[in-house]
Amino acid sequence: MPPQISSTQKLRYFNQYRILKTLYFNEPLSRQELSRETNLSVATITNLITTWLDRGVILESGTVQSKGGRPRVMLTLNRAYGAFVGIDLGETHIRFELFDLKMNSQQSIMVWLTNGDTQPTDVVAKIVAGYRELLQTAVFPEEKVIGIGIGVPGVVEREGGISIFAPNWGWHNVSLLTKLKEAISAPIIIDNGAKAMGLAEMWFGGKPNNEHLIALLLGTGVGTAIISEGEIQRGVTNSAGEFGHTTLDINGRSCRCGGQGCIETYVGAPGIIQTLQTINPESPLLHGTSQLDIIAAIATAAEEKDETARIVLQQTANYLGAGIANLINLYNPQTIVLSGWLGNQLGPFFLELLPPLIEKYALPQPGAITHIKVSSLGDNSIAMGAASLILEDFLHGTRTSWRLSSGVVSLIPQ
Amino acid sequence: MPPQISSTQKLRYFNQYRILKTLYFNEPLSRQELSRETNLSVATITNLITTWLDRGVILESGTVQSKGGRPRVMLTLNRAYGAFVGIDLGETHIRFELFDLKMNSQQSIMVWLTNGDTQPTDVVAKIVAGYRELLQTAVFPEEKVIGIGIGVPGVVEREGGISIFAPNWGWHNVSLLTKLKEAISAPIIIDNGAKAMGLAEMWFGGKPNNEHLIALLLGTGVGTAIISEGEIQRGVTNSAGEFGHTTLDINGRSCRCGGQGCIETYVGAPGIIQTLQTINPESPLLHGTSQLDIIAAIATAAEEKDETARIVLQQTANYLGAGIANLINLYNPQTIVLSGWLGNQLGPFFLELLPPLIEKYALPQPGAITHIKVSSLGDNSIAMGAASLILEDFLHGTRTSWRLSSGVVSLIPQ
DNA sequence: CCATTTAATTCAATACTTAAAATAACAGTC
DNA sequence: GACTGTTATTTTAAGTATTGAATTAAATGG
Repeated sequence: MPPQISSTQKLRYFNQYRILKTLYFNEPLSRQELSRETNLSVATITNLITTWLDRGVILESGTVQSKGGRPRVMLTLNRAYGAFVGIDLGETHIRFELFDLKMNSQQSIMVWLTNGDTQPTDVVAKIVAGYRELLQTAVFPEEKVIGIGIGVPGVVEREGGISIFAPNWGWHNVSLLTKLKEAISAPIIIDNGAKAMGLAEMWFGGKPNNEHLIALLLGTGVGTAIISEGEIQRGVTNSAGEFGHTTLDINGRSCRCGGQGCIETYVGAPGIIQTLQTINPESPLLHGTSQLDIIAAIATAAEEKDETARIVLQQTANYLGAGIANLINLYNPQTIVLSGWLGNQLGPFFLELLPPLIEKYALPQPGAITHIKVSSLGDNSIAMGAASLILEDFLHGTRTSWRLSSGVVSLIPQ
Repeated sequence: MPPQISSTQKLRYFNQYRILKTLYFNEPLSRQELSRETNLSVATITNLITTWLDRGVILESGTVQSKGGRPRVMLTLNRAYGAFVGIDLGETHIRFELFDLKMNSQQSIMVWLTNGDTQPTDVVAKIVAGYRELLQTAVFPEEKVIGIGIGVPGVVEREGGISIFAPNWGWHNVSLLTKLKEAISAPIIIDNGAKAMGLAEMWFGGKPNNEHLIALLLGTGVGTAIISEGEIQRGVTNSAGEFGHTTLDINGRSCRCGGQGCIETYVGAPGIIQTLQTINPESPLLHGTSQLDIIAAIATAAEEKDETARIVLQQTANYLGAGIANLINLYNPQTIVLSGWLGNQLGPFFLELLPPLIEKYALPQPGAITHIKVSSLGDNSIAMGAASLILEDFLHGTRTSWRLSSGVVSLIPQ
């Protein structure tokens, strides 16, 4: 008789993954504790985890002392079972990161992109080469790579052709996934970098499973991940969350997206620099050659109570505060995380300046409960997020996720 | 042996309700068709629907002619099985509506509130009296009322005390539900009126199960329901979706919420009237005594190509367009519905003016796919939405929904 | 060593879905 | 009007799930 593919089987499958996910974020747990957490009977736990034990995904890691009675056997994840690769594809760099099963970084490589080598073929070649190099020095052999997640600075669409608009590159309808699959056999998931980072923030950014979270990726642009009830908000065509291009001042600065007064034009690095120029065109803070230099100079000056820097930050915080208040009013989140190279540097100053602004612009009730903080994940948060795209599938048993069958990449301003 | 309450039972329960919901939105269907829609076997369909047939929730409504072969028996909902009551509690009126199982209005009552009788006790008394009156004239006896949904102009919180801020009333920490339960035995669900209306728009506003939808309730304030993947977005404390108080012009008009340049100050009725006053303080359009009069006058004048009215609408549409663009960029929805007394009147004009503004302010890709329309549900959309809160529980088998155990009402500006 | 206690496994009972077989209900044809 | 072909529905039996209860395992403490 042919095997029955039915819903009671799906129930078992689903319960197996529920156990895995519970253990992942709460290990170590005994069978009894797992039973309590999942509301499944101990008998079922024993039954279902044999799969994971047999495959070596989880381990029995010793017993715990008891005062009378058989000691509990603690179950933990086998962090050596497999690895996740996270790739942060930025406009100026590619960062490769290899993580163990518990998302501890094992190996890291940074590659810089120059203006000359940003054709799709070049980038694909660099990704493949970087991936190979990453594995060469790593403790994990390639067959242990569960999957590769790639975070890109744009919108990844489910189906075909997309118009592209990137500051530096000029890609059009490029299916990164197809090209990469020719060279790499491991499963690949491509998604927006900010969305990926949001996953990392939810799972590894502090209190785990913070299910109403908004992560802001502040840099040249303003990327955003909005997580509601534990799910990244994608909308109909996976382009939801473009907070950077929401209008804050309808009569304000014009934006590269065609709109006016987008939050990006005030809070993105070029916007902040423009604010500085308006306040004092002669400011020595402007001497730096790159955005990074100038922002760093502002941060240093602010540390030393420089008046100009203070005003710049105050004015920027005003826009950021109003923008965050909009998010609070719309999403009523638990937590808002500031991240990205700019967010990491200026975040501490913003945290001081924001409270009165939130109080002014946000409604009292949701405003009072929202907690704003700076990311604790550091510079590899996007790579970790990209790897988390794979982890997500790994913990849900959804290798058939639509993102796997997609891979057409579009870069729009962010 | 005591009955086992386990997950395979839940599976059956869940499948029963999945069948019910599928039938609700796709009736009439035969058992075979239901099998195809739900991916359950025909045997299971036969098995599971006996519950609904026995209880009289669904009916076998005759066979369909076949060309050779046993004819299909079509299954339909028994619209006389029970009734839903929807109550639209506004600041100036209470609207009671009795619906059959398929949400066809059977009976309707309108009660006006004067300034003198807006104490909690008064309002509760009016609700109870109105409910009784509604039933007296109705074809459904009270025991057939499945539940009562109430839409209120504010935030309904899960737990206790809430500060209140209402233009007309001055309630504080009023548990409407507790008071109503003393007089009414049917289950009651209370929620924000705009959120409730969003449910009605999703299910009855056109293409059924439009799962990425935003409904704007335009009136004195701007209420909003945001539906993503078929679920109303609530956030952590059920206050998500306060679009009316998001900033559009950070240097703009000050708002009763304490913010500046909230979209409500331009698109709400008082905001539009203010715009008219700014353009022409002497305008005869301002002669009306109430908001409703003036807005109606603007609509009539615009119909007759009046220049002042045209400018007012153009300026208002500019703010509305930027606001809607923000929603598009953030939520990437399929559909945006304009509703509410003001939305119904001025909506047709906005529809003409909006496209170029969306193109200007929204990102191209999500902007192009979003469909904007005026509600087709008319004046009882909030009452229908309130009733839909009960329908939601009815179709999901979730009588234990948190909203049932709640009922503390807070009125914040909207 | 034994009583006690707690953890984990085994077992038997119960429940659910479903493929296949049986039955039902038609249209059309000889 | 019986028979055939066809499609719909129900019945049956098989396969698989979860779980309470019973059993076994592994400790502590006197």
